[in-house]
Amino acid sequence: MFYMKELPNEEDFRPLVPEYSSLDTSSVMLFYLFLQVGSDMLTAFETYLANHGVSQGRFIVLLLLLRSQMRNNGSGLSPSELAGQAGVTRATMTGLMKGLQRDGLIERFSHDGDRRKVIVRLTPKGKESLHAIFPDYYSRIADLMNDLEDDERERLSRLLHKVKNKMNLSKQALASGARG
Amino acid sequence: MFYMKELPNEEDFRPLVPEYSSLDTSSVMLFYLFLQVGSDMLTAFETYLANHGVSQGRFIVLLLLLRSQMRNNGSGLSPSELAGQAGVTRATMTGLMKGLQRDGLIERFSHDGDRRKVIVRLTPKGKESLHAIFPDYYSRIADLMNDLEDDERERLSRLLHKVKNKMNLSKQALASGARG
DNA sequence: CCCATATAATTAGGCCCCATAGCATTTTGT
DNA sequence: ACAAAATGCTATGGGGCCTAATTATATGGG
Repeated sequence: MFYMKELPNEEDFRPLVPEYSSLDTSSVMLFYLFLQVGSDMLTAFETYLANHGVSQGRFIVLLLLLRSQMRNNGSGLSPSELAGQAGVTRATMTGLMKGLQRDGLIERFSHDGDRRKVIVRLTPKGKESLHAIFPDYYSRIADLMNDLEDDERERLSRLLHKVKNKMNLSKQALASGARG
Repeated sequence: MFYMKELPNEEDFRPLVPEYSSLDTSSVMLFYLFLQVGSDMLTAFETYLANHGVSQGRFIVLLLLLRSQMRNNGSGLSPSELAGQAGVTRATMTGLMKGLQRDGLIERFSHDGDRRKVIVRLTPKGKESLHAIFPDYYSRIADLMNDLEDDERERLSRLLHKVKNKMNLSKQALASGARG
């Protein structure tokens, strides 16, 4: 998690500006501000979820399962699909599921047609967990965004999409670079 | 790290809306979009830093030390201060410093007046590490924000501050709640 | 001066998330 | 039939983070 309680200010960058031609102070300050707000949000909700007995990672798995269930009537998802949708490796997903199954929130069934495959589904307890979390969870999110008028939300959303697109374009460039 | 490759769309929320009075679809979608962009950014830069041999956590420690050094002429910081500024416990900071010292990026000296205290400083190698990272690092950030005009940056910054303030206000409310 | 208390740093032990590599099983495509 | 691909899993290890306990030192009141 990114954290730096006191973000650098313009003065902190001033001595660096002559040294680094690539340094655009306003970009960096915006970047840091963004990361800080995002981290704070993430941390706050992580803590909140932890109080309900689930981690962010597990919560996302539960959300994905619920969504799949609502979209196509409880057919369930395979670990492989879950890993893909959650952006983690299959091995990581195995670990997440292990915990979720131990806690009785998901079940694993073997696929009829393909014996390599496993089908993962929410248990009633898993569903209840989510429904226990949701009311308060949604209310906190609504509260957080409450200060933003409709047009501000619109604008923020557009700006976020702009950054997102930019990042998708230069994703490989971003992550690579530097001698490994 | 938050991750959900395909964010929920309006339709995914539709069946939930009648069930949860607190659910404000536009808030939640904005919230998720924000977290996704933030996570992607964080992950990309984490990968980038990893290619340079430092983790996010360590990088922040190095930044804090550099800043302190530039602000008041190399007096250094104590582990306690570092932990406070980085938002982690002292124990966690000890672990981070252990790695940094092993790699020769920082040094620990004992405080003259108070023998409980330790003073942490960047080594020349630590400083070099940062200076090796900076040019490319700043250039990537500048590139990322390049699509945003000056007025867009202004607006984004204002919106981010708005969310940040809101969060600071309701921080305790946010993180708490739920039977622990 | 002495002791209780506070503070600083560390260690020990543990949890979660995550990755890579390797493996067994099963399917698929030629 | 057989090589290649896919699936899920285990083993191993790293990073980050925490709490609790330990050690050393400082401080302030009695």
